[in-house]
Amino acid sequence: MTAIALIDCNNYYVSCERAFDSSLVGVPVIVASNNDGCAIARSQEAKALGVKMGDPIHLIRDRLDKHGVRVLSSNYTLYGDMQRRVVAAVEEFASEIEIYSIDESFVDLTPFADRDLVAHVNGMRDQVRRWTTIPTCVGIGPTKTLAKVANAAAKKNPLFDGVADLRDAVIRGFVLDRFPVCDVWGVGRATAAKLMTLGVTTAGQLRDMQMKQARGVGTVVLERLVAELQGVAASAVEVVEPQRRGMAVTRSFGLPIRDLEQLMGAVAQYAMRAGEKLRSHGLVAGQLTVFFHTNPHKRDRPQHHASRRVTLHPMSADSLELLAAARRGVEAAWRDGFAYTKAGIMLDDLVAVELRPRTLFECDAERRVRLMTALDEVNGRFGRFTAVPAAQGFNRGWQARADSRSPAWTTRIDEVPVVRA
DNA sequence: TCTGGGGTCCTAGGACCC
DNA sequence: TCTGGGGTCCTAGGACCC
Repeated sequence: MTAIALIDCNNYYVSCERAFDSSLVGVPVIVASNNDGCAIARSQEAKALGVKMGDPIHLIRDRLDKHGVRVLSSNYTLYGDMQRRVVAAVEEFASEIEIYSIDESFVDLTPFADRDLVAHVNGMRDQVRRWTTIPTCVGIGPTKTLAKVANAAAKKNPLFDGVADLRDAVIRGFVLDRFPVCDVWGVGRATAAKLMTLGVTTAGQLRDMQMKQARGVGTVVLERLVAELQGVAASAVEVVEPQRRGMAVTRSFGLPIRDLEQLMGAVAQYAMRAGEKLRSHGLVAGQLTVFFHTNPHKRDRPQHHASRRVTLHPMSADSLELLAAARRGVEAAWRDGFAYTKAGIMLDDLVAVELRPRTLFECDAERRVRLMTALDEVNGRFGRFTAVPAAQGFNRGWQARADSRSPAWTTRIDEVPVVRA
């Protein structure tokens, strides 16, 4: 019988922060999104205080202060490096791993299905704990969707003690009948509302829906989901990472921008970062979209959403070419008199650099590749933004805020924690 | 009054995920 | 004053073809 496990780190970003700062243990902690805008990770204590995922921090400031909630800026360098360590620990217990997100992996345990799987995954959880200090929960089921349900049950219901195994049909039925349909993986707001009008409120009811009806309510996506809830796999554990389709670098500004040159500065920085990201994946892009817009939350203020798409030919991963394309887009779309709060670069039509179509006019290409390599080496060694184009400007008031970011504990030699005897 | 029957490709937008 | 960033997949509809 197929056995798929989903291992998920508890309160992941907070757990990463706690690994290096014991003063965060046992107190309410939240990690803020970029620009210190929203709460995107909460400790159990913070959840108990009613802090919701995505709550704007400035709207709950009073409550945070009253209860002494620690608010940290996000530190993705740390979370990314910790993920690598978590995956390494999991790998000792299974070869087939699909890294689903920064804090979740699917693991195919079918080859071990004759063993006591609960004991097996508890060994895995212990290993992750020992190597990283991070607590996890595991759900086991015959399909990925059921493993997801199992994982949520393991987290919510203390009865499971961190591991829920839904391979047994009776236990599975018991859990599904009590599981809100809106919490099922793949059921969002819109679908949940439609299901509600049909009287479908639990995962058990969704499982029992007619396929035809499921397709009508949703699309093939919902149809597959029903099959998965019935125990029929519609999606396999994907060990190899699929070819990326798009890539983006977008940021909200620390302060609104009203001036074209300032916007160019921000866009220049994002274009440079986008190029770096492309090269690190060995890709080139065929399309670049640049956008910028005003604050959509302030409906009483004048709004402007601007976006321009530029074709890149030849296809490119050259930051300076991306920058030039982005500048053209911004110039074409710029309108005076607005307070812009966010901008971004999106890249599409991605192709591995060795598979890109050649053109007749690449005489300079070798030198440009060497220039980009040198740029990446300098910025890799001496820190991001060591070498930047003048277009990024010197007055960068728009740079996002991050008032309380933890050190790069594990990735910068001058920031590793020091233990004193 | 009558006005074919297929295809393909592309894009925009919706819905969803963490 | 202060509201994240980065992805995927699917469908409908238009443009175009024979």
